[in-house]
Amino acid sequence: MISDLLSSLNEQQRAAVTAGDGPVLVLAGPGSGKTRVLTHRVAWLVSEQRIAPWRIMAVTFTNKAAREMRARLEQLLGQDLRGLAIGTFHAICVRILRREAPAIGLNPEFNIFDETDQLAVVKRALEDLKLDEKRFRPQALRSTISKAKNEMIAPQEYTARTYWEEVAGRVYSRYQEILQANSALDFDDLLMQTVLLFRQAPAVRAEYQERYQHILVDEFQDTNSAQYELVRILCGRWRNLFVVGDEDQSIYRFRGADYRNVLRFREEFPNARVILLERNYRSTQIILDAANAVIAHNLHRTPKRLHTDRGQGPSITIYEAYNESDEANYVVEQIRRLSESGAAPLGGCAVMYRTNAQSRALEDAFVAAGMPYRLVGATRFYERREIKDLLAYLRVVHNPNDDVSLGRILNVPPRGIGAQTVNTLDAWAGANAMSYVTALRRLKAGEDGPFTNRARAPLLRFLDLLEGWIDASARLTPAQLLDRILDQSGYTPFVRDGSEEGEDRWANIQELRNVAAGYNGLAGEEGAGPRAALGAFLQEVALVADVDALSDEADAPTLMTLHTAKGLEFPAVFITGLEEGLLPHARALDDPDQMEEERRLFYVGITRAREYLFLTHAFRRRVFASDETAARSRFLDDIPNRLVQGRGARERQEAARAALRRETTWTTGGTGRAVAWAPGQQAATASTLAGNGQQAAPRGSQFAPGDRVRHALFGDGVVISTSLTTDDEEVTVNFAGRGVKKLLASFARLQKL
DNA sequence: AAGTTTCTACTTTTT
DNA sequence: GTAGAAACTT
Repeated sequence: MISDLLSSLNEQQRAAVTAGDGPVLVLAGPGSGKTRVLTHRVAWLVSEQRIAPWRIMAVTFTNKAAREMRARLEQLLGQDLRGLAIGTFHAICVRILRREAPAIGLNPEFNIFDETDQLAVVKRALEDLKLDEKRFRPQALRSTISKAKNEMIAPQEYTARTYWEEVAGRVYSRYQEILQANSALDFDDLLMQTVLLFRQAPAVRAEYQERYQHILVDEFQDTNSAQYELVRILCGRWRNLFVVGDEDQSIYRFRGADYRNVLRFREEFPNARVILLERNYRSTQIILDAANAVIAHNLHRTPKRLHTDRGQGPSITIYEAYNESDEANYVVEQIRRLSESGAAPLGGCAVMYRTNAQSRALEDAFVAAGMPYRLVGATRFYERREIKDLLAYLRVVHNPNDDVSLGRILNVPPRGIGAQTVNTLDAWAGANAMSYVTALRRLKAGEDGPFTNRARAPLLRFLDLLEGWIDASARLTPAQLLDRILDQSGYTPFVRDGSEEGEDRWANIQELRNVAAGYNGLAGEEGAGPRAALGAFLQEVALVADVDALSDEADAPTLMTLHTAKGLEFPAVFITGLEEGLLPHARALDDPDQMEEERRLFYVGITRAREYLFLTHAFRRRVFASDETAARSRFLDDIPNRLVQGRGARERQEAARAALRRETTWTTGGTGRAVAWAPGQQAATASTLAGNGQQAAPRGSQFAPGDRVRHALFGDGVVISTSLTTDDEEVTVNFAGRGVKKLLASFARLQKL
């Protein structure tokens, strides 16, 4: 059966899948089937090499990818893959740390702190050290600390070269102490502490090294130092490290990723087998040519040439909008045309942008047009206030030492524990080196503490509630526990205040409850019982990515950032906001390295497209309150004219002339508002504004009423009527059994019979 | 202590 | 133009 599977692979893919023992580096261009290679490699190891699933570790970039790989493997092998370690670096590390926590003096029921929690800890550290938040911005400190951890630099190893860094070092130390006192780890700790565990506990290290006979890592170009170190240690016994990556798709430098880990791998494993996958199965030649032309500008890369035998395909469309709402309307309009012409289903269209803030104008346009859409990211579900509040309740129950979570909910909903009381509690707990909950318990045991009589009662009432929940957590499932908390804390009436927004928040809470209901602690290999279920639920929730929740079912266009688009593919892709300052982002303009990363980001976006690629930019754009004009992105100039609709010299001349003729009466297509447009301004791009977005020069009619035509999706039909628009031909066709459809000649690719 | 109004920083990207 | 913090009132 496995030979059948191998027969579906090309030569390079098969070489990678069946590579023998030892280190292997697969350099895989976009769309070259690297996920397939990874999956088949595991399948091959299990079925042909007789490697037990539990001796294999596969690291993916998202939880979704992990789920899909496991499902695919079970399908391929038809066998139980229990024990096979598949997951993100973070998820795998959590599992290891929960099990081995005692070896490094860690509470196994540690909580995981997200960015908001980290910020709260930084602020407390600043307060403890009597430092000014204005001079030492918590956000900047947080990112400095994170960067240090990604590079495996402990607080005591942190060396400062400036005064600011000297302060940052002290904040880092205090920050780490606070985490420890809270029995909490932040995202970066998950990686760093696992490496430290392996460094400090040789017996534990040896056990894991012995167990994992094969280690596979996807998206290797986006690993950071800590992750690199982790796999380097883990493969120490067997040296069977199989990594797949593409330096051109490295887009996570800001979180410590370094594509040079690919080079480092080649140096440290000089005997590694290197396999190149250059054949692309996804995109048309035109799209690949554009991608190649864009990425060729980057200096720090190994040149490679993607190729396909999928044919030329339709030209790329570049559209200059007047402003962001015109851009959004254009996108919606084009998606409608694509779907009505049968060129791409709604669900096959994706709209991508550099920053989440750009989604708003797009959403407005989709709503106004009555077109459904799926939004990935933006205000993330788990960052909503009501969700964070309730998770804080659960986290305190899971780990009562978590002062950050406790502080969050102490007076939410308001229960008479005001700022003054919280300050007093904090000072008292701090002075005695105890957690808040310990302080409250001492209060209950009869100690007076520094509190006024009036403050004591609400504190004790709160502690009673909390103790009740901790007690209940031994018996109730996470969902039942959540219900009890909602009921007893008064949170339900607190959110459901009668406002529409309140009902939205309540709906979010119901959604959270649904997720919690998936964790009942019954079977599960990871240890049964309600407490374990609570831990599993909180861990899952802490590590989810937005794409993880992206379902493939709904037939609606997807809106997302270029970053979240990595690893996905769509028949039709729109990349919006191609403007200097946005893509490339303003923060990259004066840094060549960051500029290269922006270019890679654009490259990733382009290569998501299978067939249709639309690149848009706006002449004006609202950035926070003010309206600013934006120059078209330099990246657009990298795309050869021959790949772009209507960007040949002749067409440009003609279109410019057409635009000039139209100048006096011209209004924007999208906004409906009349727009003053200086003659001659942006003459070269004015062509894109003429007509409703298509920019090819007018041609003659290709079809006439009565023509019999064939369409890939709708079958055979007869042309009823045809009309020329400024840039295209709209053909109305009656299809046998499918009814009358309006199609655009340029998209529908009708075949005359 | 809680509710209301005013101010301010905010936009890179995310496990 | 908005969300969260700070300032101010009840």
